[in-house]
Amino acid sequence: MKQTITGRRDLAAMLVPLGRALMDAERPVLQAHDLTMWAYVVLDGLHVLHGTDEQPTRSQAALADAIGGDKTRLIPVLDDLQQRGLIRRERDPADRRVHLLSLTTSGRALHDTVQQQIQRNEARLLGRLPAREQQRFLDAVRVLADRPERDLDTSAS
Amino acid sequence: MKQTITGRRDLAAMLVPLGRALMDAERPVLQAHDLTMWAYVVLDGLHVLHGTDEQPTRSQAALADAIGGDKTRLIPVLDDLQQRGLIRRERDPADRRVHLLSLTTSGRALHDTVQQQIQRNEARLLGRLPAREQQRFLDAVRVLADRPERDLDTSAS
DNA sequence: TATTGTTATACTCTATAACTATA
DNA sequence: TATAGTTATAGAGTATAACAATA
Repeated sequence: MKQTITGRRDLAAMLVPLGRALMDAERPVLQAHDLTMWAYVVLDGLHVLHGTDEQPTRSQAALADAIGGDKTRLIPVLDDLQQRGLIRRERDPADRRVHLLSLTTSGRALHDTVQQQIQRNEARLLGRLPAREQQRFLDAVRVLADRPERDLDTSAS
Repeated sequence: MKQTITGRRDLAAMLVPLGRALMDAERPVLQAHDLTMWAYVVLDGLHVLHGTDEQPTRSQAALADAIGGDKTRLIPVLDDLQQRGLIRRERDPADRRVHLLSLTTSGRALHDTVQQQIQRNEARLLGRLPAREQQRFLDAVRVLADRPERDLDTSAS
């Protein structure tokens, strides 16, 4: 008798390749605007962090942590973005060790343009789901993607 | 006036870190069974490919393609798994160039054990969603993860 | 001549450690 | 002494190219 797959597939085994495909789809879009993946992640990170309030992001380390990157890897990225006038990076007068980071007007504009194209591609993929399922799916992803380590940490089990 | 986030976040920006967190959660489980990530991906790949029929997988290249890996990177992994008696790797009599791959009994047993632990962790994360949303979410992921390139390919847009 | 599997090599990305300047 | 930022170095992971065996 042939064996049937009884259980579900691993969530990781489905999500990781899906994420990789999404990144592959982003690459040509970013390249068209001379942005590396990390450069866009920085722009988007600042966009998200600025979305709720107007205060600049305190410290590069905080940004690195927020976007899941490494503070040392970030530096050449920030150098490039600053030189191109896409971000502001100025010393905090209150603590001259830290750099305050924020998007410039053109930085925000570039981000929005790129994001529109990216999300247009993503929308095509999401089109596989019935319209009302799409929003439900996005909501679920938002819930699961919010600090997943909190529920995945195995050190306590 | 404060700016509010109008649109949604990028799907990639949520799924990629989520996938990374899922992999991080797998690592200690795999390590406890002396498996690398790619070793488990191979075991799982063979499990999935064997799930529907009993025929061994034809060629390592086909497996590499199925699991999204590189055929050259796979070889030391297959060497190890074969040496530990977890997979069978025999030349096809019909075409002595290709290797037929299949799980041994102990290979399948190890896979199932590891997968149970992995999915138990994943279930804890999925527990954030109401019970009936969980299945819906998994169904959506399955739909989206199936050859996503088909809808994400930007070369035609 | 083309294809499978293999090996060797080069490259990219990532992580670690050491240094400076401010506190 | 501790922290933010920076730089340099080492390591892991990945991709590319060349080779032997078989078709």
